[in-house]
Amino acid sequence: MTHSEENYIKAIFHLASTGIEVISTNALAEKMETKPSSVTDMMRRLSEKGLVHYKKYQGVSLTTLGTKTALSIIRKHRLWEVFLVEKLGFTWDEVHEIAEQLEHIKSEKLIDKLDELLDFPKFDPHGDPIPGKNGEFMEHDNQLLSQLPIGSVALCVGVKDSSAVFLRFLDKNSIALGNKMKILEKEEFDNSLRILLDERELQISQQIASNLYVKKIEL
Amino acid sequence: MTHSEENYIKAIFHLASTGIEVISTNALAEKMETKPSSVTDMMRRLSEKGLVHYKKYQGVSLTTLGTKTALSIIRKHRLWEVFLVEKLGFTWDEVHEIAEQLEHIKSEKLIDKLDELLDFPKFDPHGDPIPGKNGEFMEHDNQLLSQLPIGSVALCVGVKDSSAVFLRFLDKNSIALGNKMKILEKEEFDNSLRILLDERELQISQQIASNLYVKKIEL
DNA sequence: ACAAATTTTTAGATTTGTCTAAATTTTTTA
DNA sequence: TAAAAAATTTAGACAAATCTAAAAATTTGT
Repeated sequence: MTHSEENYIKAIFHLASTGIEVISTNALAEKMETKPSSVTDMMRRLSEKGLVHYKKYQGVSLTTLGTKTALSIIRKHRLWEVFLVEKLGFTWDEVHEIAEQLEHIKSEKLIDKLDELLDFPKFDPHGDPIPGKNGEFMEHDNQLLSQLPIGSVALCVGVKDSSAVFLRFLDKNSIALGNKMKILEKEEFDNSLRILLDERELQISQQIASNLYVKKIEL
Repeated sequence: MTHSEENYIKAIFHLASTGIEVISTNALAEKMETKPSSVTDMMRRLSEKGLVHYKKYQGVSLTTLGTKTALSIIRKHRLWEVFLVEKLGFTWDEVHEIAEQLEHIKSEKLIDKLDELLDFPKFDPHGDPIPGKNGEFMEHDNQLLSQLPIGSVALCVGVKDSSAVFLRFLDKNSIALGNKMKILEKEEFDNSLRILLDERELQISQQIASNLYVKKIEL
């Protein structure tokens, strides 16, 4: 498989995991920042290789093989991200671009050994689950901070948007994975939240709250 | 730079460091396992980018920029090899192929941090020197085992041939970097050597002896 | 339901890196 | 030193991945 093919497979997987199960040519073109005609060409190629189900004008979806392939790439990506943060001291907003390159390195053994070096992590630095060696994959079953009722107490366990801009915003406001937060008040006007973050009181916009995954703590 | 361009630059550097300073199209084609016509095309491209000196029918050599580029790629290759052996437990005969992929990862910061993680190693697992961040490079000033006079005592510091076959042969005979060896006798017939390796007496063919770098110990 | 709008595909071109076969230049050698 | 041999380059083709522009299919709206 070429890098480009792997990137398409990954993109289809990510689109599919947002709910849509049949992905349109245009949606994929936008995700890949390319033209629809290029997508059509690539879908023909991936279809011939048995990685996607594709019928002209009918959209595309991953085959079993395609899904397995996608999970393997995502596993590599996320393990490398853990490595970059845990072993090399990168910050969580720096690792994505480098992992985009490292995920294409071909060596089963390399990934197994990396997994071992990192002590078999289950989540990447953004809180996203790392698929297992044999394709086991836990979806985020977490709620978004914006969905919690007032008074709830929860742990921050992941980010939905893992763009560098958002991550640096969180750093600036000392919001990190593992923080405990309590919803104090929800502003009716703009749905912003007043929360207690560890010891600190904080005002958080709806935008922010709907990009933070949390795990409710029962009291 | 593309992977392919980087591989050509590296190949030219390696050919140049065997003594030849102007490399022929055919020599490069053989090294790259490709056709001379492909080499000609690539030389035109690399020449336009200012990486090589190239005049039709006159052979090719690296520019200052080309040499700097080659050293940077070799630095990455060798640091990754150290990582694979030291941190992931690979054997020295397994690392070359994986490092061939990893050397193309683009991130200055990644390599600096890797260098630091590995505690700024000066040699790779085969005893080859690792170029410095700013292009400082020490050539092997070592002698080959085959060049030592009878009676000399030396440390094994590197391998000239780092093919997996040769490395596994060394493993099988418990010859490793750091071993102390004393030349006991040279067989006139086939130039094979009888050596004392640590405690053990060993017969070594000329082929083997001319692929082991040693550093003489003054007594 | 049928014309208009949108989406998708096809056709043809471009770039990179490769190939084969033919032409050209350089080197060898008789 | 001129013909033969070897090395190198050019020309033309191909595959991968992309693009633009045009054609075709599907969806939408009245």
